[in-house]
Amino acid sequence: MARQSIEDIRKIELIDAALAVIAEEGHDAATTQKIAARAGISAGIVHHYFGDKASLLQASMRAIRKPVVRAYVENLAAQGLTTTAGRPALEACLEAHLSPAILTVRRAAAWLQFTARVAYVPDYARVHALVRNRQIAALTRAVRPLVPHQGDAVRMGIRLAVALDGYWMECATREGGLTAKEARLAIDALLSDSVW
Amino acid sequence: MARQSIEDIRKIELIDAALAVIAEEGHDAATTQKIAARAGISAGIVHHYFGDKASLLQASMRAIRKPVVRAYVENLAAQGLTTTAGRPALEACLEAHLSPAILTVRRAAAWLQFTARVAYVPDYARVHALVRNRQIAALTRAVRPLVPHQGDAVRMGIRLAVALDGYWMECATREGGLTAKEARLAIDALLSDSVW
DNA sequence: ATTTATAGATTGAATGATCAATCAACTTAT
DNA sequence: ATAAGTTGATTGATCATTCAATCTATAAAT
Repeated sequence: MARQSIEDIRKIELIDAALAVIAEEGHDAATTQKIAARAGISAGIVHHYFGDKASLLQASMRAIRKPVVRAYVENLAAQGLTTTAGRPALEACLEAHLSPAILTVRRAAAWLQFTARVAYVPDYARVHALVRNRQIAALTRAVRPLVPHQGDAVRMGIRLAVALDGYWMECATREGGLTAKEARLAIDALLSDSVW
Repeated sequence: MARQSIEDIRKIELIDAALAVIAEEGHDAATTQKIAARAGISAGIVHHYFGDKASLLQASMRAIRKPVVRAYVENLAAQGLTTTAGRPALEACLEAHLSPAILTVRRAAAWLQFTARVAYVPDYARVHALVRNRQIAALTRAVRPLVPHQGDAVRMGIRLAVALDGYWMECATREGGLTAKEARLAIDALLSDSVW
């Protein structure tokens, strides 16, 4: 790992601070002043490294999903999987979205702040579309060998993605209202083959 | 129906305008100026009838769910139901949440704007908690005769509520991405008894 | 080793824009 | 004539962004 430049360090500090403020006080309350103060630096730094506030926020949105993708890859590796199709890969993907280490209130709350603005902020729409397409693709790929008809795979991929979204949102809105176990049970119900 | 006073008329006009602006441009962009202009009246009216902007917005949030409750009641009546327990009542409730007449992009988008702020705006949290509790209660009541164990009813009620939320959010975020039919299929999968 | 030069990093005050809320004046209806 | 309804300019607060000034670190030169 190459040594981090000051610029890289500051950017990461600002992104972390932005996500903390957004999760705790909401996107509306996340002023550059508050974010910079949270990072322990001056407000001017935001514009020195990111140009404007919007760039910092977009980078922050992107940062939220990195741990999910990383967990998916790690879960695959931990099971020694070389394929992303089939039930074990599906497990790896679901676990990457729902395990308590990943699905924290802070992460879910911050993600909800961004997704709620997708229809109005093109920057956010781009990130969201990218994330959504990859997520549905991964779920569809995993599910394909498990469904009797080809066309069902995409449908089930989308269905799972919507369910995962619902649980992320629930996690952001009602602290401690739902356990990861319950979420897994509900999703297993979706996968029940009695409906095909 | 008693004749509406000017006050009632203006309040409704302002609520409609607020929901239109919020759905089209987002909660952040919904200034009193824009809302009043949309309603075709002066900005000062907002404070004359609602006191402040926050009251108008809270009233608008409450207004979103009224058609859902009304549809539920109407659906029950249309089937001549006198009980809110059992499969037909469950149908009535699900249909009230997912029929194209109710689940419009505009309604879903506006609702998402408010729910995303529930953790930060106590006014919104109160409305949300009320709606959520009644929704889960209705679903639980309907589902109770259908599940083998008592404890499963509440769990399934919550599960259905989360799924409905997921589809409302999907409707707000991806225009035309999902049909009401698909949503119903996914929810029926949740109800499959193979998982109990 | 010390000094100097230079680029990068950082600060915080100033600017201009936006917005909610107020209110005095004006209009309409009864 | 009285009350209710309505307007829009004004006020004060908040915020993103800019920028001139200051500080720090590194490397070249003496």
